[in-house]
Amino acid sequence: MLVYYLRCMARIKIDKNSSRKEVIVTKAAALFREKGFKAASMRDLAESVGVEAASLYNHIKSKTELLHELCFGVANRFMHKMDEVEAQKISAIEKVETMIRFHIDEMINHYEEVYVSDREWKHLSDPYLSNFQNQRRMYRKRFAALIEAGIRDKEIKKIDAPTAVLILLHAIGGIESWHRSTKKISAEALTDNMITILVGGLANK
Amino acid sequence: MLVYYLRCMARIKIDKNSSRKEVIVTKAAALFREKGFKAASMRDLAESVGVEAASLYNHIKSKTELLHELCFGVANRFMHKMDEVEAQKISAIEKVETMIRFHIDEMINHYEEVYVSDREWKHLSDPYLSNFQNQRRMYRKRFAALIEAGIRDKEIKKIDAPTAVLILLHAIGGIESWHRSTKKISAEALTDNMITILVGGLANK
DNA sequence: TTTTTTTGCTAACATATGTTAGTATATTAT
DNA sequence: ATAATATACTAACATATGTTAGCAAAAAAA
Repeated sequence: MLVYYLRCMARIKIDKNSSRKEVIVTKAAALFREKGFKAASMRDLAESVGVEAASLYNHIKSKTELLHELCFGVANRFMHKMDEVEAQKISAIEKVETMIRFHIDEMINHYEEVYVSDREWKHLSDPYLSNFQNQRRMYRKRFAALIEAGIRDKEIKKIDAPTAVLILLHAIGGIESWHRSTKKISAEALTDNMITILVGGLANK
Repeated sequence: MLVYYLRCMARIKIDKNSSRKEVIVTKAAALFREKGFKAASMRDLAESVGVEAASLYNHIKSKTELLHELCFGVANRFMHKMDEVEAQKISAIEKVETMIRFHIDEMINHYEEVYVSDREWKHLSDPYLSNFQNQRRMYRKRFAALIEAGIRDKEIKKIDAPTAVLILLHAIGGIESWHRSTKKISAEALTDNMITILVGGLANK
């Protein structure tokens, strides 16, 4: 039997365990990271997925929905880790270090999503926007509480905890550049360096 | 004499020492910071300036030119400070601390411009884009050299200098949130806290 | 095979946006 | 006062963009 394929439709390739929607969300993360949410067009995204722009709407509701998925996916992971760490029976400074390591790990292994969630959440629209901002505020409060506990226990220097949280979170967000760097040190070396610098600065001598 | 103003044209208000173009650039900084370069429209900017969109083009060449002005204005200030500090006869760690203090000061007093230069430079177009990226790379190299000198002199812990630079710069960039915070600590307290955390973590004991 | 569902395509719409042309009105210089 | 310059306005254009409608084709279910 001889079959001539005169024309053939593109198709979003999927492997088991990931729906077509998930493929789109992942590609969107990379694109939003590269160009920014506003500058990345649905036509760009479609090209990166290998399909026409209109076809995307068989799988997603809107461009903004993509941002929702990314932002809240990341936010939830951090929230759950915080739940877990708070419940652990370890010292305050160990909790802080655990969270820092988690942040670094997330930044290394889920770089695009974390980066987008961090820098592009502004473009969410209400009620998602307020929701996200609240979650973010909550998270920082809980992180600051860990540090304050450490200060009470004299494991951590007497510093302004909210300021420390900002420094920590943004310092880690900076791995962005490491990720694109050509002669990059290993992930372990990077993590150790960061812990040395950040916790070394926090620890009381 | 009785004068009826049936209609009157808006006019960009200027005070001595600042041209109309400078007023526009300043307003653009605030707007780009708030909404991002791509999301901020020329009509938004016009409204914020108090004039119609087309009128802006009597003073500026294009939207991108506004970004040029902001990005290179900031970049030049940092470069000049680096020149100055490198030439000073003080210890390496003192140079690092001086630069950190300068960064914090810039972030506090020229918040909008610095923030925009930091986050929106992606939207520059060549040849400005490459130019800016080169300047940025250069700056980081010089900053890392300060830290490496400190390591050689045993004033600073043995850490990966480029990583340390990333951490420092991004940690300071995080004051963004402090700036919008309601119950903010004073600028001096903030600076001291940051130095304590950052340099305390760098200093060898 | 036949039917149903999923997925993709083309075409188009509505809107937003950067920018220019041409003109009117202030301001400054003569 | 008159001329010249600077500045603003209205109108419009060209393009980019998110999204929908309607139909074709592929895959899955019957």
